[in-house]
Amino acid sequence: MSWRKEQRRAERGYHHGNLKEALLQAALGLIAEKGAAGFTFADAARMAGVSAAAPYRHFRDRDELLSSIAQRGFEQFEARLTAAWDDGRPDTVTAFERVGRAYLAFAREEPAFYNAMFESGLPVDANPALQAASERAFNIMRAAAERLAALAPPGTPRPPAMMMALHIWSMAHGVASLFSRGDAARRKLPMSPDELLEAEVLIYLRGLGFPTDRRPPAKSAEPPPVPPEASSGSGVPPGGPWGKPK
Amino acid sequence: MSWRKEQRRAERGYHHGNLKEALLQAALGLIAEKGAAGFTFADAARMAGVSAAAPYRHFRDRDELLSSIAQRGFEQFEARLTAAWDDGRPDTVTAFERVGRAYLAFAREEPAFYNAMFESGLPVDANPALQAASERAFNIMRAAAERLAALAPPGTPRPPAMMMALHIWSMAHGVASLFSRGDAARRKLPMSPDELLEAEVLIYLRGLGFPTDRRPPAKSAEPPPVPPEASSGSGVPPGGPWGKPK
DNA sequence: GGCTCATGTAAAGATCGTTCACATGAGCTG
DNA sequence: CAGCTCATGTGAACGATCTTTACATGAGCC
Repeated sequence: MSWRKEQRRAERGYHHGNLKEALLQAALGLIAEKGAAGFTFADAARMAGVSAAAPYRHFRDRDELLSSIAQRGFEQFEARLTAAWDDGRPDTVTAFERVGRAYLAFAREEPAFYNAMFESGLPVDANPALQAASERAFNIMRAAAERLAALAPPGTPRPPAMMMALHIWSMAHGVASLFSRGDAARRKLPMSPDELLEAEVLIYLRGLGFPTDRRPPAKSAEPPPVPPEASSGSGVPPGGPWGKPK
Repeated sequence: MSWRKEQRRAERGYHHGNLKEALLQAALGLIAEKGAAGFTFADAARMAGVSAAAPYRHFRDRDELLSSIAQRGFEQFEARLTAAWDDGRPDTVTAFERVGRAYLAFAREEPAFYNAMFESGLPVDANPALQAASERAFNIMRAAAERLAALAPPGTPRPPAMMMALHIWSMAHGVASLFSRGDAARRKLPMSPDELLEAEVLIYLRGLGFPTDRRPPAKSAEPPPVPPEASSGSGVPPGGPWGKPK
């Protein structure tokens, strides 16, 4: 029992040297395994090889550790959304859908972060830095929606960009939360969460009057840098977005 | 300290008489206050005026109590969705939107149930009865989507009802989870969650080609029982669903 | 060498989930 | 009505966790 801790200590000396970072990593792993609710402060300490009291030198309490993780999550989230948006290249609609897929990919690939960010029950306004990070991430979607709204087909009222951003966010979060998580709420779906979200967004955009009649994953020759947007009318495209997406 | 418990006991005798129900109610209140994660078995027992061990006579463990609450929640949820759907009266689209509003209303008015059902992290397949209740509730939305899909305007491919139901569910859950809960994740919104969801669903339905150009709350003279559905083409209606909804 | 202060430890109190032996009394049986 | 039975509740106890407090260690600096 005890030799274990002694050995650990022998390996690294009395001072850990990088405990804060080690705790964050340990907590991340634990959350990924057992969810934000099941993660314990003591476990993180044990995993880092220090006593249960050591974490208190770096975090006021368990919630502050969680909040730190959520903040990091929002930062990575923002980075991924920014990359996916790629400033609207090659065309706004394509980039917009890529943002949606990036949202889902993040939820799937970083379940620990996503859990801490959206499902841990910690109040967003607990930490000002957390709130700021969250807002920065949302602003990516907001900016994308802004660009998209500016392209509204002539003759139709221009949809508020803020509303569009909130709609897309709610779709992505809904799909991620209900269908795209590890073990919970896994129902038998007729299609993958990605396909589900993609179809949902496409139908939504069509409802706003945007032309969305693109070929499947559009991996073929991309249209020239000058986007061919605001072109076709608002007629219903021949094929639906759901018709055997793969 | 002790006289308090003695008095409690004097009031109700050694046997509580209705402890199971009392525990469920107590837990419901605690979850509403502090979330499913913050609720403790011991607290529920204390609130019911019994010892910490008493609950084990009625629930195998804390998770089973939570699961019981979730199951009840799904049953009430199903009842409300059924009432809102009202078998598609007076017309399918109107009834469909009413279901969406009922979803949000449930999330808002029964945060404890909603929390236990969707945000407590308990596996859906933990309890067969729970899973069944959950599926019955979803089947309401599925049936509604089925009816709606059958009305797809001629000339357009008929959308899969299952997919529509999943889309609507994800929208409602996304809006409820992100914007419509008590203290968490409350951002400054340009419109109420209800309006947000209503607009979202309307745009989505329009994207599917359904005519959605109805007057505001449509409380005026309803069209005759024979719904005028599958009438207008898929042209974009003059007003958007977001234009000053109230 | 010696001081200081951030960092880590051990011990302790409080709460919680859970189990166990035991107490109580409601309802059936005769 | 006496007595038995069994569901229901109690109190004590165990181990785990969160958190605080007093103390130990040693890295960096004079």
